[in-house]
Amino acid sequence: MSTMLDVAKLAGVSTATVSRVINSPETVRVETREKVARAMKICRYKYNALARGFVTKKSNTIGLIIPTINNPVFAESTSGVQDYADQRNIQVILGNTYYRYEKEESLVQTLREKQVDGLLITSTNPRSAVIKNLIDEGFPFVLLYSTIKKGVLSAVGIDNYQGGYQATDHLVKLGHERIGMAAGSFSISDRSFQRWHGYRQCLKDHNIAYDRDLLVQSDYSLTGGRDSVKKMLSATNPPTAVFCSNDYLALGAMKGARELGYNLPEDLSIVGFDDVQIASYVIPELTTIRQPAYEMGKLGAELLFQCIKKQTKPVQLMLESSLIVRDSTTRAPG
Amino acid sequence: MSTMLDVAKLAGVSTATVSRVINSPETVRVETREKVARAMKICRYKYNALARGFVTKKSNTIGLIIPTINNPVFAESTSGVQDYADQRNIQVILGNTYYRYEKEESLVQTLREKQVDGLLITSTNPRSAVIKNLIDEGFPFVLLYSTIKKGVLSAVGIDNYQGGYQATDHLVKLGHERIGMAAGSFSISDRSFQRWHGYRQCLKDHNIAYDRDLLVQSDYSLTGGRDSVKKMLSATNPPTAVFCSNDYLALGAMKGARELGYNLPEDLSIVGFDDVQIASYVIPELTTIRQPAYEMGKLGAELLFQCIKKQTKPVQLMLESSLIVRDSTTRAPG
DNA sequence: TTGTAGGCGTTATCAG
DNA sequence: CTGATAACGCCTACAA
Repeated sequence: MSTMLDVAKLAGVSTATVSRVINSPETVRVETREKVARAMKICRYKYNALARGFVTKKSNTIGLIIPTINNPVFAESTSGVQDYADQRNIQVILGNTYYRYEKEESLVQTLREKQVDGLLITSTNPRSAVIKNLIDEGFPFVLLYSTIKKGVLSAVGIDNYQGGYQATDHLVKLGHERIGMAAGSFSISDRSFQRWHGYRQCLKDHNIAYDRDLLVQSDYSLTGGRDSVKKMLSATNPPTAVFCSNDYLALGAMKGARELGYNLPEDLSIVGFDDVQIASYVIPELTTIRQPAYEMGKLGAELLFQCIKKQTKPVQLMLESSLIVRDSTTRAPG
Repeated sequence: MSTMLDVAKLAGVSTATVSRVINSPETVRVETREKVARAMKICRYKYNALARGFVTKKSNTIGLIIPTINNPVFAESTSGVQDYADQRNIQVILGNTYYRYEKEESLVQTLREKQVDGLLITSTNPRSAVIKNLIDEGFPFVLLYSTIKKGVLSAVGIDNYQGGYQATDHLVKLGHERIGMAAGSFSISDRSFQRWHGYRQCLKDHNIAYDRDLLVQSDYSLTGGRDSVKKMLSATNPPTAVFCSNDYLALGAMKGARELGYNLPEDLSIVGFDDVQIASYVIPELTTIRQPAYEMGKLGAELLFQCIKKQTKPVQLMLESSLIVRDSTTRAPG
């Protein structure tokens, strides 16, 4: 593998000049520029971005930490950050935590050792030690799908409480009074916890007694949704509607209900959260709370670059979420 | 940010020793080891993996190039890759080509400049210049979702021709004679092309005339599938069944058919390709050709590491694909 | 078991 | 506009 030195020798110039034709061609005479270009061709010269990063202390790489790329909503935000990074010629290293805190911890460390310029994190817990530590050390990062509304860190998210409230309110207005919630475990997702708060408050505001048996927590998976709903439905006095804390769970819930012989939506109304692409491709089309995942990724990335350049104070961006009414919810039976 | 030198000074040892406690602790006396550990704590020392990569010429990073992370099948193989890489303490940089060749080209270049140790590529065209070039220069890489069966490169894939044949055969056996194909554009996917070959051969083997109007190519998207099927269905003499070259298209096709008032599966049988997770969560559950995406990613990564260590000759691994019959296909009407 | 010293490929500073 | 040259942080013979 040839280096700048090889090119320089061959072109009869110094390495400094070669470096210049690469980084600021306009500062070198056209003639020499071409001479160097020719030499590079001959040497089959390949630029070494690692060496560059080593001296400039900028790797032009950012780390993206998410729970799992298999949830389409994270795939969407991921492409948002990739697209933004791409247009700035930045690469992104992707890491899955699978909702495990230790993994989040180790990923942060590894990525920092790799000298990423910044971190985009969808954290299981925004108040954890990893995050605190990042703040203390002034390392550039921004939280995605954040539940944080103020403080000394940058984040972008939506109002999860409100989303939960909206979803539940929709169900209440349809006449439902037994409303279950299939939630992602609160221990692995603060978002889920916030949504539950909204759900609960809405129930309260409508004088509907809260029944703790109607809350089932599970891991955030299709099977988790299926099992949760089955559990609820097999209890005495089952719900007529269920709010799922994401679409992924909701899709699973649909399957679970059907396996128990329920007709959808007549026998059970279901509302999800996220509005992933396929939500409107299933039958019945899923009523859900839309959150702008792609934009969140894009915006988060943009914010991160501002952090890296230290040209911004900490801000918490709250994006709009909205209820999308489709066919999976209907009036309460009877 | 403190360096090894700071630590060394503080501990009263040389940088070599510090380096040793990091990379081969067993070669240094317990006492000094602890002394160094303490010093690292005090300095809040952070290891610089970039500098290390610079000297060892190993970045412990690989590049993963896929069409788009938004297709769940690629998300699955991606997590296969990540999981394997993770257990070897390797990071993966992810890049989307969006099925564009130029993007594939530029990604390969950028990632090589970043000194990735190897590349995992889901190529739009395995016979293109980028790939040839990689071979010529002996750069370690392996193709994922490969259609290549022999040659001087490593790859893992399935027999797409056979998959296409199987899918079509299933439809024929159900009595269908007007069988359409909603394909991903051949220009962006050799896989789609192979599947079409299988489809066509199967038709031929059963003496069913090939009707070119029944082939509709589109980009690989939900809307692509929807539009394709609508186009077919609105023609004179529409098909009674359609083979979609992936599940993503199939999901879109379901929606398209319904929008035209078709009942599924009575009025139209649909078979997909991939068997993504949600395929069995939609109604009717999707009949499809299963390909082991997660395993493919994992295996591809494993193969890549062997390539990197140069402890393997080029091999093309062909994984099993199989027809999964579910509810989206039924006997031809009439 | 530990230290010395050279080198990895590039950029940046300062002259010229 | 171009050239010398000193970093950058770490690894690795080689020596002690």
